[in-house]
Order: sequence, then structure tokens, then C-alpha cells
Amino acid sequence: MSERDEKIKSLVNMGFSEDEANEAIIRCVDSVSASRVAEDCHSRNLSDHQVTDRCFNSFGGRKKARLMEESRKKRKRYGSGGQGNRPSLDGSDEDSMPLPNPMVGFNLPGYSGPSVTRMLSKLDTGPPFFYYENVARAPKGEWAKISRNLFDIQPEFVDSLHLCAAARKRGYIHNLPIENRSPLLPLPPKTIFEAFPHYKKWWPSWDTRTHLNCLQTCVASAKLTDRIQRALVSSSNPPTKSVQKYVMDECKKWNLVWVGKNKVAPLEPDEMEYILGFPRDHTRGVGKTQRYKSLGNSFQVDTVAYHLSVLRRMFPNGVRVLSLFTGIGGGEVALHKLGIHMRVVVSIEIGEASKKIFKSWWDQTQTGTLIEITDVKSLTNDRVASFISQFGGFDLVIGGSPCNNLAGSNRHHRDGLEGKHSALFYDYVRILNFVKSAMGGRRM
DNA sequence: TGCACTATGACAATATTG
DNA sequence: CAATATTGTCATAGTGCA
Repeated sequence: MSERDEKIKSLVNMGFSEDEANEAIIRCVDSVSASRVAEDCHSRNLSDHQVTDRCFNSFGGRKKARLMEESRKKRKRYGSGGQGNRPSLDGSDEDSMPLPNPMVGFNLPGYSGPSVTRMLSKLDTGPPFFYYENVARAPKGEWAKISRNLFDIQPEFVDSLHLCAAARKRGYIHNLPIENRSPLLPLPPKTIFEAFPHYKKWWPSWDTRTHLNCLQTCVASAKLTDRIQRALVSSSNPPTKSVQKYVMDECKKWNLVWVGKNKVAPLEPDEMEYILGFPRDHTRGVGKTQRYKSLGNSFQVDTVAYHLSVLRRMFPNGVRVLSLFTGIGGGEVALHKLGIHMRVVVSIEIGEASKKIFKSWWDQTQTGTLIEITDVKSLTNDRVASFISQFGGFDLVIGGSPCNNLAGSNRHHRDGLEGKHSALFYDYVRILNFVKSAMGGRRM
């Protein structure tokens, strides 16, 4: 109690009213169990640290306030905030959500540090369980907005490079238990050379990468790899520092690998499938551009499976899944690899190529019921209600909403959650809330 | 039409320097 | 501490070709 008073006092000193400070403490304690907060305040436990820090950073010192003021001005032009926002605690929509370092979420296999315990309010736990995903580096304030719309649950930020050979910085908001998780076995290759030993042959010593950067939807042009080759050929051996820097910059930017003498190339689609944890040839059967696009948009299967692994014990007879923005079925592949039977999947996906990929995987591997819906807008609450009465409810609502307007590589329309595509997040919220209320907290 | 290919910054977090 | 540099990012729009 005295510690709590101390925290309140320090917040008041920062210029917040006592009520605001009080509410902030309550919110912190809501995300992490009270004892842990007290215990870990001075420890180096990064995960816990992240949670407590975040609570205080939202109110952080005067400098932060000034920065928030600036960005508020800048953002005015984006118009009024999103629909359905709860009033924010400090009256600002610009809460910063610092990303943890290392980005390992609540816990990860191989990172045996003391892990977080968290307590969700009874209203927030299932049924149904839900799992939401998006890019970690969204514009300022967007994750705070997402969190507010998902019951103020703190995101779990994970960089998949701690689990596989490529980086993938993502935030996940879910109400799953976080104790007793188990990874998919065998663990995926963790470095480039573990994944692709044959690239050692042409890999120059001055390229010190051990992991690839984030696999994206577009790959380098032949023209670019030609330019790199010409630069290398006309340089000395080893190349001059400036040539090395040029080549390395491009290799990192485009995720290029060494496939021959002075020759770099983008990964092939099947190599991306491998790193992302999909079965070989999962995306085969559509154009190469489409394969890159759908793979760049998908989950890293091992990461998601680790989070979902807690469901296996809870649903020995299988799960009923509402899958929004299914894509090529990263979540379903994760469940399947975990050995969790999918009794029902209602899948919403608008991309023709992705639908084709997912359907053919389903037909090859699954025996449950699959219902395919193209447009999330056409999944009205009435329709959700009829599915619920047909199947008796859903156990898991899973999906990553479009990141187009949040992602840094979008040069044109990075307009945040209110952007044309990313605003579909609000349909996720709508549908999840409807499922929750229709299932009314009772076991079905 | 559909596909492959190419050129095109902006932003924020982090690292470095003054 | 403040200014500056570096790094990295689930992309889009336009063009030419079959």
C-alpha cells in the first residue's frame, strides 16, 4: 500500500491529478498481478519491466508530455479518432507503447527468464478466446488505440527472430493463458546457415548477417541484383569498404542471399514457406508474385503456435474457430501442427489466391467443417448469431487485421488504423464483441 | 485483363556524435 | 543533454508485355 501511495505521489508530481494517478495504478495492477509489480519493480526482468514501465511511460515526464503535444498537433489532420474508443485515461490518444528489448513477449522457448503472470478480469477471459495480431512498429499511438478496443489488454510484442531465421516484429493481443506454453518440435532453424547450409559456399566473410530481416510481400528486381554483381566484379577482392557498404545495405533492405560468385538473389517462395513454418509447397499453384505477397502477409507459424499451444489441454476434443483475415491459414496450420483438431473453421478471406491456397491445404489435411466467407463486411452480426446457434459457439476468434496502412514500408497511404484497409480492424472488434456477448460467458 | 517488373519515401526507434 | 546519423519496415502506383 505504501508503495502504491509512493507511485501515486510521483505521478502527481509529474502534473497529473490524483484521480488520474489512482486510475493509472489500478490499470497497471490489472495487467500484472499486484505482487509481481511490487516484487519486480527493481529487477531486471524485462518482460515485467516492460509492463510496469509501460504504465508509467504513458504518463512519463515532462519531456514525454511535450512530445505528445507535438504529435497531437501533427495528427490533427487525420481527423477525429477511431470509432468506439474508450476515453483515454490521460485525455490523449497518443500513449506511447514502448517496444520491449529483447522483443520476446511474455516468454519464449529458450528465454528461460522469469516469466510474467498476468490477471485478466473475468469479463475479459473466454469464452471465446481471441488472438489478434499486427505489426509491432505501427505509427505512434496506434497500438494504444488497438489495445483500448480490445479490453485494454496489453499487447505481447514478439520478434520471431528469436525463434526462427528471419525477423518478424509483431504485436499480439490475446486472452490466452500464458503459463505452460510449449513450442512446436522440432524447433525451427534459428540462423540463416542452419536453415540454408548451402549458402555458406558463396557467403563472403564481410557479410556478418546471421538472421534475415522481415520477409515482405515484394522482392528485389533482377536489375538491382545485376547492379550489385557489377559493383562487386569491378571492385577488388575483398571489395572496398564503400562497395561493401553498398552491397550490405541492399542485401539487408531486400533480404538477399548469396547464391553464386558475386551473385545475390532474393529468397525463393519455398524458402520463405520453410522459414515461416509452412509445409513445403504450401503456396504452390498460384503465380510467384501472389506467393510472395501472401507469404509476406502471413504469420510465423512457430511463434503463433507457441502462444496457441495452451489450447491443446483445454480442448482435447477440438476447437471451433472463427478465423478473420485467414490469408494462407497461418493460424490453422499452427493448430494443426499442435495436434489440435479443428471441428469447425469459419474463414473470412478476400484474396482469391489466399483462398485457393488455404482451401487446398484444408482439403488435404482436415476433416472438420469449413465455411468460407469472402468479405468481412458481409459477415453481419445476424450471420454470426446463426453460426453460433448452429455450432454452439466459438472457442477461438483469431486474426491479424490488414497492416497496409500501418506498415513502415508503405510510402503512399500510411494513415494508421483509419486507413482504407487497416480500418477493417474495427470489424474484428465488432465481430469479437458480438461473439462475446452472444456467448454470454456461459459454457457451451 | 492479368501478370511481372520497376521505381518510389516516410516514419519512428535506435545508435552515434557533438 | 541535444543534435545528427543509421537502421529497418506484413507496400503502392505506374509501366510494358503476353
